[in-house]
Amino acid sequence: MLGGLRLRRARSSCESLSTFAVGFQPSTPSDLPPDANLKLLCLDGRLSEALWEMAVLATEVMFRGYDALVTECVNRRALTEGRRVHAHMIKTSYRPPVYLDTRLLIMYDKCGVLADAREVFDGMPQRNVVSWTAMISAYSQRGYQSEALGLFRWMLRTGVPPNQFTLATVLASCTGPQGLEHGREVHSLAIKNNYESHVYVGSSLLNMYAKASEIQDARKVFDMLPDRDVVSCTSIISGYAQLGHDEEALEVFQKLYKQGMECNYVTFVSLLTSLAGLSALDYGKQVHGLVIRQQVPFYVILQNTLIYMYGRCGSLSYSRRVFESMPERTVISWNAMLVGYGNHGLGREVIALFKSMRNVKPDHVTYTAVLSGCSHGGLADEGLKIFNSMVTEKVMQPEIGHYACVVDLLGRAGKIEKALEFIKGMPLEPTTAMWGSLLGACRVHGNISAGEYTAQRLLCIEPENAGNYVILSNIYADAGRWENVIRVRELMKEKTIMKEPGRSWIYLNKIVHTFHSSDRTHPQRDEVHAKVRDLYEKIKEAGYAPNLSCVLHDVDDEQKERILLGHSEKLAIAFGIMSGPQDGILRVTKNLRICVDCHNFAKLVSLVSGREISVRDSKRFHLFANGECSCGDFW
DNA sequence: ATAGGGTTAG
Repeated sequence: MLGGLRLRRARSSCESLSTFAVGFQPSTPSDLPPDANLKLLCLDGRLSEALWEMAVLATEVMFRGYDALVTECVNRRALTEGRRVHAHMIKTSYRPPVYLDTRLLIMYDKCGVLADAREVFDGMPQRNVVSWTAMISAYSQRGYQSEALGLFRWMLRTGVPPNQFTLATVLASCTGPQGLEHGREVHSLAIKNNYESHVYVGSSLLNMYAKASEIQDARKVFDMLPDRDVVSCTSIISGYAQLGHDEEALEVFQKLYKQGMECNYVTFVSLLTSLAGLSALDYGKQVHGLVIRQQVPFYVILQNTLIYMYGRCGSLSYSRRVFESMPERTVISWNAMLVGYGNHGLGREVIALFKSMRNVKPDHVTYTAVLSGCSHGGLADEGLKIFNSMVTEKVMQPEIGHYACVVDLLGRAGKIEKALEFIKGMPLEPTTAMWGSLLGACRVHGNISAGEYTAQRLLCIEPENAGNYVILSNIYADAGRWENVIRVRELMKEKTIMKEPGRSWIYLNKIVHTFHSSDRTHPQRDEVHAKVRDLYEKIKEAGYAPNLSCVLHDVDDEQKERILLGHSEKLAIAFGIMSGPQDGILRVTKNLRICVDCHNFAKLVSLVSGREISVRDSKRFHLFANGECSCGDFW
């Protein structure tokens, strides 16, 4: 009978009388606990009515009733309501069991108030492994790694053994400088507790190792997993991808795919990132086809990655097609498209697209993309105007990358002194990227004194980068200062140069052919070297002369010429020409920046062979046609 | 009740 009374009281507060108390069975009301109706209201999603009921019931709300209330608050992320439930417990002197305290902690965490979650945690008379794990997870997911690790240690000290949830959670906080150390400790703990081969723990472990660049350890964990699922398979692929081990990422994907691995959009995102790095257009298209055939839902992130992949593979029309097909775009979609145009030197397209941005707010990446796009596209004045508008229209505070773009823009326009002044007036420390682009500008504009100053600055910060010495050597050689060329070479010898070896590659029928400088490993090396010689003779007639200042070895000119002709991009280009089908663009990818001599070589080869040659170097695309390059000789 | 993988620039 009390139940009936309560029902009537609650009803008076309710607007829609006819729909009230769905599912309430009035048969034997006295058998039901007093908060039965409260539970039903929660299950029915009628939270405000349930809260009213809670207030009316006062001290008669029991464990199940509170549980239902808190659960509904968690589901809805309803903080205000959650606080009322918590306050009600305190007011009615209800002493929640561990379970309910933990639920409250989770409620505050999911509602985004970490401090309140922690307050609940600290006030708990007892804690179990779930309470500890929930609290660790709360810190971990917000990036408070040391707090998460500290709690984990505290938990171990109190004698609560971690379970698979705890281990998977805490491993996500094992990143950063000492992450590996902590991660290894957690790993041995996982082994001790027999959780090493658990799927979740395993993928967390391998991610921890991948983030610490210990990819072999990650692979070991992966290989030992008895049951693999999408996430663990994707983790190893993305581990390789994020460390730039793109070949391995593709290789392991191919192997797992043959074994029937399940793929979802995260898998494809990781894989496509690696294919972008490899410039593997054919594979990229194939994976795109797989995405469509598998009817993977068209998540924005996946489409953004497709835009990026096509851009990096030199196929802007495909990028644009994906971009146009998107029902919704984020700022990243626009940025990926802008970056693609910019890397191809299409400044006009960059500006047009930038001006047509709708429904999104440009961010700092947008401005970096636009400014560097202007620079690569030869639109120095437009770029400077856009930078100034950032400041005057208070769009955002320019960051170091934006300043670097301005240095590049000024340098391109030949305003070297202004660029130097700009660097001096900056509120930030100049970076190697800035000095590097300025040095390039000094070369293009033949400014020796500024070049010397810039090189001095650059070589102080980055003495191990051989490319910097080469450009300085180019500057001196262009001015006929041979004694300085020799000095640069000696300067370079003093420092031990840890140069990343030059490497170029080209795809033919989905087979990647990689060439290293003076390659002696490719099966057709003799033919390839002969083809370079052959091209060399042909382009000499068109005015090519080897630029010996690109070689900083202490050898005679004949030997220098041999070294120059052995540069990996020349080998790749020659291989592409000799292997044709003779149509379409020849696409070469290089891991470093292309040198002046190879740039000249490619221009003239495009002229005498009548083929279009695209070279993606570490900075941008160069499209060579009829003896000209899309970069306008500035890069 | 508590858990693992993903996008743009440099």
